[in-house]
Amino acid sequence: MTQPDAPAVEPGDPRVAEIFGRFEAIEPAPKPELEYLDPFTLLVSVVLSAQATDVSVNKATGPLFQVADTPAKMAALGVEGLTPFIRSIGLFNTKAKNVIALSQQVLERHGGQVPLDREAMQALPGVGRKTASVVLNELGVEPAIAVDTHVFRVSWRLALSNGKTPHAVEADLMRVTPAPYLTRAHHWLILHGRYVCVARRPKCETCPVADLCPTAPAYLGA
DNA sequence: ATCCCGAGGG
DNA sequence: CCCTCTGGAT
Repeated sequence: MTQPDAPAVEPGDPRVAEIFGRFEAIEPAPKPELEYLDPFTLLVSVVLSAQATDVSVNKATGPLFQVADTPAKMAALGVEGLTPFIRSIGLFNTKAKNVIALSQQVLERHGGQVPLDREAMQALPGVGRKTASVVLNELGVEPAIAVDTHVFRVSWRLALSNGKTPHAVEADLMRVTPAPYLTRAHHWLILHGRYVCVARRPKCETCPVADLCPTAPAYLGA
C-alpha cells in the first residue's frame, strides 16, 4: 500500500459504473477525432499522433492521404517525400522514418494489409502497445483501453487506478470497467481529459463527475 | 532515463 | 515565457 489515500478499486464498484454511466449519457457513441479512411490510414494517423494534437495531425494527413493512402503509395513517397507533409506535427524525423518503414513492411510481409493482431502490429516500426490498442479497439478486433497521456492522468485523478506505468493502468481499467463500456471507455477518458480534466488546471467547476472524484475538492477549494 | 520536436494555449 | 499534446525506441 504505497498509496493509502488511493482506494483500491474492485470490479463492481458502483462509483465506477456511475462515472461511465454519466459519460454514456453525455456521449453515447464517442468516436475518435483523428480522421482516417481505412485500417492503413488509421494506423498511420495514430503513429503520427504521438505527442501531438489530433488537430495538427488532421491538418497534415488531409493533404497526405490525398497523395498517399495505401502502403504502396506511402512507400513510394519515401522519407524525403513524406517529411514535408508532416513537418508541422513535430517529432517528424522519427515519424517519417517509421511510417515509411512501416509501409514497406505491411507491403512486403503482410500482403499490403495491416495485420490485425497485436503481436504482428506491435512488431511494426513506431507501433507500440498504445497505438496497437487504439487500432484494434477502433476496428472492432478486440476491446482495448489504450492508455495515453490523457487516460493516464484522468485515471489517476478519478482514482480508477494508481498504477505507475501505462500498462499497469490499462490492466486496472480493463478489470474494473463494466463490460458494456469497455469499447467506449478509451474515447470517453480521452474526451474528458482533453476538454474537462485538462492537465494544467482541470475544469472541476463544470465537470460532470466532480462529485465522484477524490481530486476535485482540492481544485474547488473544498 | 533520455531523445525526438513543431504548434497552440495560457 | 512555459507547458502540453491520443509515444516509441534506445
